[in-house]
Order: sequence, then C-alpha cells, then structure tokens
Amino acid sequence: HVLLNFAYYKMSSSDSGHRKGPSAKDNPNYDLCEFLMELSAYERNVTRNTFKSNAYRSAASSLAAYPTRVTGAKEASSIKGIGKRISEKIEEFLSTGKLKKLEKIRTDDTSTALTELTRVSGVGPAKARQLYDAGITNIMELKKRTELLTHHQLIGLKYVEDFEKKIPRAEVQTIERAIRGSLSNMKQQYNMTVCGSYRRGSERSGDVDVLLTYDNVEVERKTVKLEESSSSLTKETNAKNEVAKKRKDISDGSSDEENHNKDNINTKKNRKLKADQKYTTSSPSGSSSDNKSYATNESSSPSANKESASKTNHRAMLQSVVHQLQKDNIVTDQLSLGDTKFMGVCRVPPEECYRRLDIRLLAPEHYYCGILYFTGSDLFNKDMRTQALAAGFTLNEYNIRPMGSTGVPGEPLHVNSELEVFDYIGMKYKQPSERNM
DNA sequence: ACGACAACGCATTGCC
DNA sequence: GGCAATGCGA
DNA sequence: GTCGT
Repeated sequence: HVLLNFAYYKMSSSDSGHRKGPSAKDNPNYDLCEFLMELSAYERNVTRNTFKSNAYRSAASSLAAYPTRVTGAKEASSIKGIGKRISEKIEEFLSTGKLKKLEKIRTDDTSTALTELTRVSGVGPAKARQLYDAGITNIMELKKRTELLTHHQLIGLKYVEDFEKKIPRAEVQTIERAIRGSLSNMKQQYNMTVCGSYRRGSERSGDVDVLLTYDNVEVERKTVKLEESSSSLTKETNAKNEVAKKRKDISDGSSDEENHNKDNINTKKNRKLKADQKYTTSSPSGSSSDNKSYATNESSSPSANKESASKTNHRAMLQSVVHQLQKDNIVTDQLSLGDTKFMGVCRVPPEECYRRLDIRLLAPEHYYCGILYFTGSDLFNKDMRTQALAAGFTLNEYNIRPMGSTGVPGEPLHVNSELEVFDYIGMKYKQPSERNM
C-alpha cells in the first residue's frame, strides 16, 4: 500500500494532510481513491495504456475532491471523470468490500514485479518490462544487475527508499536557506523561488522545485560584448535594445507579493566588467576564486543571434550554479543537466535523507509565468489555462499571449508579477495557498 | 462510432 | 558524427 | 476509461 501511495503522490506531486489536496486521509472516499490509483498504476506499468491510467487517476482526483461519501453507482457516475465502468467498480467495492479485478492483479506475479521495479526513479514501464524479461522481479535482484542500468536509474536505485519519503516543510525551508546561502557567494546573483506544493503551503513535499532567474544586466553586458565582436551588428543592436527595455520594465516593476526583485541586489561587483574574463564553454574550472565561470562563447559563429547567445549563457550559468551547490555539499548527485533544467539530489546535514531537487533557470521575461506554472496545482493550472482561452489569451509556462482573431497567438505580453497574469485574464488573484485544486 | 486525452527538457538508443 | 525516435519525469 | 463530437 505504501507503494501505491507512492505512485499516486509521484504523479500528483501534491501534498496531503493539508487543505484539500487529493486523497487527503480525511476524505470520505479515501478507500475508493486508493483502489482507483491502484488500477491507474496497473494500466501504466503493466498494460502501458497511459490514457486508461490517466483516466483512473483523474477519476480518483475528482473523487478526492468530492465532499461526501459516495453511496452508489448512480451518484458516482455524476462525478466528472467517472463513467459507467468505474461507477460499476465503485458499486462492487461498496457492496462486497473488494474488487475481483484488483484481487487478481494483486496476485499476478508479472504485475507485482513490474510495479515493484518502477519504484526506481528512471525505471518506467518499458524498462521494467525489459528487466523482468531478463529475469529480474524485485529490487533486491536488481541490485545485483546494475550493469543493466543507466546513470539516472543507478541513482534512483541508490536512493529508492529516501525518494519515497515526503519532505517536511521545515526541511524544505532548511534546504531553501542552504541554497540561498550557497548561491549568494556567486558573483552572478540569482532570483530564487521555491515552487511546487511547498509554495502552496503544503506541510509535506515530494521534492524541492527551485526556479531561478538572473539579472538582465548580465545579459546586457554580454550582448554588448557579442556586438563588439560581431561583424553583423544589426541583430545584436536590436537584441541589446530589447533587453535593455525589459530590464527597465523589471526594475520599475511594482511590488510583487514575494519581494523577489528586492532581494536581488546588483552589487558593483556584479556590474563590474572584467575585461580579462576568461570565457570557457566547458569545465567550470573549479577554482573558488572564479565562481562566475559560466560563459559566453566568444568564438561562436559571427552570425550568433540573441537566441544562440542566451542559450550558451544559460547552459554555462546553470552548470555554474550546480557546481557551486556541489562545492557546498548541498547537491550530491545529478540525474540530468541541460540549458534550463537540472534534476538531481540534495542533502543538508544533519538530515540523513537524500532529497530530489529540481532547478530551473528561466529568462527574466519568463519568470512570473514560470513560478505561476510550477506552483500549480496541476488542476489549478488547467483551469487557469481554460479561463485564459475564454478571455482570449493563451497561457503557458513561459508567457501569456493574446489570441488574434485568426487563432494565431500574438506577441507575449509583458509580465512583472503573477498578479498581472491574473489581471490579464480577468481572474481574481489567488494566493498560492488557494491554488490547491 | 471514434479521436483526443499537454507539451516539453534531457538522456539514451536507433538509424543513416 | 548527426539527427530522429523513444523513454522518462514532472 | 471518459468525454465530446
């Protein structure tokens, strides 16, 4: 049962025991939600029917939000996401206390094995099947066959127990402080917000989801640099002006509810242009005297435009951040690392558990749509996107754009706070804690 | 009866 | 080597 | 499996 809860939480990344997060233990249909989630896991891991799996999960989610105990099939099928087949199953469960289909699944060796193997992060339905075909039926056996695993899966195996444990709110705060402390020692300063269910006020989180953005002055400086070293100036000049404009927008930005902007101080040190700065695209060169070893690639092709330049910068910046966190013994392992997203593992002693940590690096103009999106909840986002469409906008994790009459999205609107997004689409602002849907 | 069910970043594998 | 497809996660 | 067309 622990296992199934895990699968559920893993999918919903929501909290529990607070507000009305799906399947809080006090919900009157808790047992029904549980068996639906078990069926969801079965469809995912065994039959590999994602849509059925999602349908069961969606049904469980609706049921979790239902205020009273369901008493029969008729009542059940009135709930969104619950149709004929599921209401029949609910009926069976209510009258007999069990489900024949589920009893069978529980005793099925293949099903049991696949579900167990997918406890390992990085092992999905396909890999689990592959391992099972190789004769591996549980985690103990898997530990003897590590040559079959990718790097991600090895880390997942190493911490399989820890990753199933929820993170108490106080510990998320500890981790947050540790990261802030570590990053404050870098020359490049970052704006940071911890999102996910934590930001919605949850007492327990599945992982720590950090969003970072950088101050535009840095981008501007580099753009200038590119401009100087470039033979074709037009594009770069435009890019510079555009960035400068946005920079102004942000510094002018009225107060937002979290004061993000304010704790991101631009010290003179930051502004100082190191003429002799060594830019490298590779090794962050380790030396503690040069934390700011992310780089522009000066030797990049002369036609380098804004996009390619910022891409290069992002990659180096995120690498630099991760490097710093490793140096300070916060990040212990890495699952993946790219231009915009790091996924890995952290631990802040004296805590013994290793925790999943995600870091996303966003361009400043994407920051507020980013924290909105990554704060969730999933259902809240879905609802908000729908309302956005109704109001003539399209909203995603990067920006909000007006929908032209042709159906072609227009240019992204400037956004300097979460509130502004709500305003655009005529929605009353909701505190993060009010977004648990 | 029948298609949609979100879209995407990163790692790995498959293919040329 | 390069690019597409696949798996996985969230 | 459910929903909308």
